[in-house]
Amino acid sequence: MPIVNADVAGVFEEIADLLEVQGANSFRVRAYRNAAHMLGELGTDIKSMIDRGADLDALPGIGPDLAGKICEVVRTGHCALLDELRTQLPPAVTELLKIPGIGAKRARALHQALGIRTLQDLHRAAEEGRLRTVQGIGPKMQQSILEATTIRLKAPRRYKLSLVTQVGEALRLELSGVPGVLEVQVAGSLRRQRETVGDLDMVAAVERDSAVMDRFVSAADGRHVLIKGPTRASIVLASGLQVDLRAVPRESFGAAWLYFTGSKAHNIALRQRAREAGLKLNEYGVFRGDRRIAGDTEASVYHALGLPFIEPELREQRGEIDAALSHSLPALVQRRDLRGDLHAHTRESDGRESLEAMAAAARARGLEYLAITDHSPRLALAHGLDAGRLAQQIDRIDELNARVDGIVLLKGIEVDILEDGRLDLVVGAIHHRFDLSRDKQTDRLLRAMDHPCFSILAHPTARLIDERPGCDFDLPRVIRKARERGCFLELNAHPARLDLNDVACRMAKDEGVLVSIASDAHSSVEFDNLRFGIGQARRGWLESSDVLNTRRLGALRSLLSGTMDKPPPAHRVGAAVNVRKTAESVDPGTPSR
DNA sequence: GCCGTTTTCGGCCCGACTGTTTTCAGTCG
Repeated sequence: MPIVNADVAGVFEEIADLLEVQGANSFRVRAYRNAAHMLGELGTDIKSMIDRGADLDALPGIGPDLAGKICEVVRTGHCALLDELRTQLPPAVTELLKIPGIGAKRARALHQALGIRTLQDLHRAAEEGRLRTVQGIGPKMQQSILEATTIRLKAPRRYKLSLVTQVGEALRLELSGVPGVLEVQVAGSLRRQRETVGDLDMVAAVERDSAVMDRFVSAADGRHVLIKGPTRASIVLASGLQVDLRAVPRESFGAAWLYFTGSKAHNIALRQRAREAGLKLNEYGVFRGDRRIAGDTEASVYHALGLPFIEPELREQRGEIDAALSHSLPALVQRRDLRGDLHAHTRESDGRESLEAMAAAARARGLEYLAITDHSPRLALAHGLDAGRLAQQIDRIDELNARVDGIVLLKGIEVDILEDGRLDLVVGAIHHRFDLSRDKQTDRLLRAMDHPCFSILAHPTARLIDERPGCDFDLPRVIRKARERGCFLELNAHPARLDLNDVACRMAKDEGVLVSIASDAHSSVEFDNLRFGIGQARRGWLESSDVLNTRRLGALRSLLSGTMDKPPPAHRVGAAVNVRKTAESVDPGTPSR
């Protein structure tokens, strides 16, 4: 397996954890964490940078030492420092750091005093009451560790955006009604629309003596209240999701909302900027000396720092502050920019509703067009359509288009990209053999995109968040291929997929490849998932003009037909006779005449 | 370990809460 950026980042994270437990210089630890974060965000493959002799020192936070370690990991798959650290401490102690209340010092104390090496060791020691023998751990701490390890050993560590969105909206509504509460908002990674959320952060603007904290902890059913003070509380819901609430005075709300939205890296950069200007930024405002000069709104904070407002999805320290300074921030795509959806299913394959119901639901959500893309026969599981059934569906779509106003249905199909690159037409997707080697997977996709009918690569990596890793392929090559062929990439808006992810979206944008934000709806309510696709697209800096389905129908048709004009390479013609027959019976470029 | 209109050393974001101390360390965000 070739080493990818995330592998090197993982090595650096583990080094940081182990160094921290050892009690190393905290700024040295931070250097490794910063480097890991930078690698995770980097849109360029680090191995290819090394291969072409690029200067790694030029990367932010990378000096001679870390540049050397990156090369070492990429070349050998190992890092001598990490190997050394692992002999000094059991590697699993890094797991202990994920338990609330346990940081580096306690992890070290637990290891030294009780020989605790793993989460299971910790859980057992807590059950047996042995933790209290460790200096600095009393009965409460022991109990909270017992509860945390119990949850940790069975509950998922991160939650899908859809679940946390629902919880956040419900709590927001609940707390907004409490007397003395002026405003409640969600913050943290949910607001930044990260694809998964570890815990839910909320911020409230309150008058003095508001009962907001009491109402908030009551949401935990009295079971798991981690902390509760006048301005801050943390609870654990039945789902295991931790929710943190901070309450601040009205005049500090913007600064607090900004602060608890993060990301941490963005906050640090803002604080550094404040310091350079002789100011101080904290969650209560921007201060010159003791005088507050901003903080009631987020915009006021940015303004005081000489910056325009930066959208939450951009706050990842991926160049947004430089872009703000040069007035080149993207005008991010919004849900209302979407005019249509280019990937949806009906009862004909594995969807749950009729053509009519899906059309009506799409129209009710303000969409002007909807591509019906049921599965092709290869996906027997999904009762895929053969040529005959597809022809019947096309007739029904024509009939419906003639009869119904307010929405136009486009005729498509979601075809399987076979292992050797054959496909039918329009929306191509991988549904099997996720485990091919990087070279074979890349070749498979490139050949599929050579097919004259190919329009959109659906859920490109085929990942399922927390369930199945994405296919390994050379994404930059696939994106360049899409540009050459005039094809498009999908950002599948299903919260379990969000595929392409944010970094990949930005790569597509940089290469000038349009992205289709599609619901992949299998029932009418799933059109509402488009919001999560929008969130991910905004994290990827996409503007309306970067998105395929913000186009009016006429413009969309020209773009789609553009994929049909290019002659396929000779070796692909006649690849599969049955497939070509299907292709002739559907015209994706002029779907409804 | 990185970085530099304070440039090769001395900084590196800052405040709240808890548990366990008996005045504060550790952790967290």
